[in-house]
Amino acid sequence: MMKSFKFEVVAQDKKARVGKLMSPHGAVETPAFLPVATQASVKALDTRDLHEAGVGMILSNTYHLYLRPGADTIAKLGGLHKFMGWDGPILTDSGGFQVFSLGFGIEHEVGKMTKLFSGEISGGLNPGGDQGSTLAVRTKLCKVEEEGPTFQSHLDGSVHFFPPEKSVATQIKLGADFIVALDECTSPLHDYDYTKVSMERSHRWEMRSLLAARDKNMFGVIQGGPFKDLRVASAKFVSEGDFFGVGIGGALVNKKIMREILDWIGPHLDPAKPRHLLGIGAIDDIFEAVERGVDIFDCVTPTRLARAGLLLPNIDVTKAVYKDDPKFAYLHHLFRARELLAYRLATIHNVKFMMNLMADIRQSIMEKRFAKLKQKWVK
RNA sequence: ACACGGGUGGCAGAGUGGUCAAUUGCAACUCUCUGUAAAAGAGUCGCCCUAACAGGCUGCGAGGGUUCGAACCCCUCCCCGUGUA
Repeated sequence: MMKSFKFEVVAQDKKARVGKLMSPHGAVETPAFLPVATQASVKALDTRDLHEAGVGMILSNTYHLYLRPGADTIAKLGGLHKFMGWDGPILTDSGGFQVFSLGFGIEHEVGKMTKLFSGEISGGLNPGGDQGSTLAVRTKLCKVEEEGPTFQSHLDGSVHFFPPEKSVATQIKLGADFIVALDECTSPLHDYDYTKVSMERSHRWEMRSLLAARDKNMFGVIQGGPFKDLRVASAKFVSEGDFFGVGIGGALVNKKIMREILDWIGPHLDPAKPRHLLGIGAIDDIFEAVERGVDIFDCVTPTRLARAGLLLPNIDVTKAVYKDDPKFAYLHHLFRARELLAYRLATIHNVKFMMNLMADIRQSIMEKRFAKLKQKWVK
């Protein structure tokens, strides 16, 4: 059978590279940014909006779609592409991030990035008085065991054992072009010992994921938190494993450590494999990562910020100064009035901004002037 | 003119003798968001002072009174709404 999944590097400017990622649903040029469509929807946009914004590929979520509407339902309806009317490539995340965000993340109210230094964490996990969060139930909805994670649905409380084999089977049912091995995303608050135990377990889960998927279109995920020896070990594991691509996940802690991690793992990555920095999408982070050889990004930030009225690169349209600004007055009004159109327009803007940015980045690499472009955007 | 009802912080609107510098909503302002439980969350919001706590000052239409103590009770005045002439 012909291999329709392929990645090739077509140009390089130092470590930064331009590549082509091919799938049965078309090719995508890298460095690429994937808008996140967790529940088979890039929030506020339809697929026509995505096309018009220049989106090539999107990321969707296995766990969320498994819970609702259910992978069988989507499979019966012809798969995720048909279901949501998207004909471009789709990458599904495994649910590994939810192992963290619905587990440890809920319990400690942290994300994979944090402003805390490891020495400060003991003082309390909720600095700044964050009592009133209605989202956080404060009971973790996921527990981790060797065989796999067990989730308690945030929708109806039902319990779901979600081992690697189930994640993979679900992703196959969804019909994703690229899939991700199940891992556990660790927290910046985890210490070396836990991070090591978790990483090794993730490696076992990833091997099982690989076995469950016969195709090679799977991304393994590098874990290891902020610890150099772990990151290097994990990089070798994933890069040498029989994965189609390399995912870089887990606790990146902060921008500086993220850069260090990329520097640590860089030499151990197979240059022929695409590298996806999971969940990263701030403009400066993208430049830093592309400079270190990352090819693919996904992040909720552009779409989430848009819904809060923040237009990339840096405008908060909800601020009163834009009330009479001919350029922003309408959007300002839509946000103030809570008109639904506000979310769509702002999201289109941010997604389009990201697409343009990535195109500029690719162009600059082709023309060997990436460093110069970076200078324009970073600091 | 008379009779009711009412005048509270930028606006709306609670409070009706002490726990009130005053509930709440809106507006305003600040911060946060990185593999989405997010059309989200946190905070400030009379003035002075403090990093903060504390403290001081002014304050519920105006003026006066009762009281240990008044946004709240009484009197006079001003203004607004409704009704009757």
